[in-house]
Amino acid sequence: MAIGRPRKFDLDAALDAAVKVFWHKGYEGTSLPDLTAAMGINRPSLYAAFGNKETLFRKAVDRYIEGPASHVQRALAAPTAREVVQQLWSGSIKLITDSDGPRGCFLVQAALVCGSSADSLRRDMAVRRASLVKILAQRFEQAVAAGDLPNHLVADDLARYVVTVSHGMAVQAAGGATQAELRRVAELALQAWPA
Amino acid sequence: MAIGRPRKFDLDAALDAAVKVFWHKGYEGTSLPDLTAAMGINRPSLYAAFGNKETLFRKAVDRYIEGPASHVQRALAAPTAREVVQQLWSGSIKLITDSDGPRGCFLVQAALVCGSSADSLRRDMAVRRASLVKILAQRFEQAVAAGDLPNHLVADDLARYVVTVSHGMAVQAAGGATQAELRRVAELALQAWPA
DNA sequence: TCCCTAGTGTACTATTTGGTAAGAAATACA
DNA sequence: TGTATTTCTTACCAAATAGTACACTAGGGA
Repeated sequence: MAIGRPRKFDLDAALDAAVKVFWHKGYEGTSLPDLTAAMGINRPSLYAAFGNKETLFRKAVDRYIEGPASHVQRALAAPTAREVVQQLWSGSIKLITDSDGPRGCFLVQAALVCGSSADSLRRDMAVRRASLVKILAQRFEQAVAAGDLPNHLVADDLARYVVTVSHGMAVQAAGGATQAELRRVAELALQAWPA
Repeated sequence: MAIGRPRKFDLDAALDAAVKVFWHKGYEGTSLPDLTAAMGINRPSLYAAFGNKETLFRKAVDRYIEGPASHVQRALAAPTAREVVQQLWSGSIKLITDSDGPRGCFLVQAALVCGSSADSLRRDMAVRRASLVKILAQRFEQAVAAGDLPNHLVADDLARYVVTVSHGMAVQAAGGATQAELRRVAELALQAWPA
């Protein structure tokens, strides 16, 4: 088994705590005391377990995607493209307005802009956001092939629209928009759905 | 006239430079050396002319709204609600993808989240974003009264939808989306327009 | 029982942060 | 020319930042 003094804290629980802090305050707005306080560990333990602030952030991103934001993957499995989007939006709305977690979307707000020293992180987040567009576009192409969406439709454009609404709602949520308000936005946004 | 040693730099030009830095790196990502370098002045001059980092940021916000983002006010004057939105979106797309300025929207990205010390700034930005929803809703109510929009329509909801798309596009732009891509998004988003 | 290993806790470091004191310099006015 | 007033420049400060050295401690294996 494990040799040496056993770790006194739970890795996943600590990472979850870090996710929440970064999500709430952003990468640059989060200090190490913020992190250690929330994670319930001291600095050297943090460095031993997670590397440094940047690598901890990267692990937090992964955990966010696999945990709180896992509804995205589930939504992709919906039978029709329209249902994919409905599930994506309703899941996102729940996530970004949930009183258990910080308001807004981690991927949108944790490093949307930053000083030069964190620029690679910023680009990384942009790539991750862009990958949602890609994956949705693929799903829509499938749907076109299946006759579920009209032939003339450009999957890329529709995907970008869907993600744009999603991220726009995240900004709204970060600013205090309510779940009901966002549901009405989503309802309206769905009016643009191709016939 | 002015008594004492004359100021060696132009206030407005310096403020414009500060706007760009905050817009590009965000409030917390911007350091005083970043500012003084971009503004071409040294620190005490900055403090004498603009107060401190926070008040400089607030002045930068005002200047952004009156300058680069002045298309919003102009759009409101369009004859129909639909044209208001078209002008708003096309103007925003130009602004947030313009190669002259930083990508994205100052109001969205400069202080979307932050550490506790800048929280009042964060709230302020949220209020400013929300005021766009309000002002658009008023414009749409006018439009309903004028028969330009259907009676059953909830102006608040439509306004929030329009702003959501706008801010979503800003996030896209910050991540590198092109002007052409965003124009197609706007076109799609307009399909949701009430008949 | 006694090491060996890994984790914890305290205290430290170098650097960067926002902010300022104090004197030199440039102009208007008497 | 001299003085009052404002700005500029250099140098500094205290606090906060991310990151680490080192001694101590808790458990597993022989």
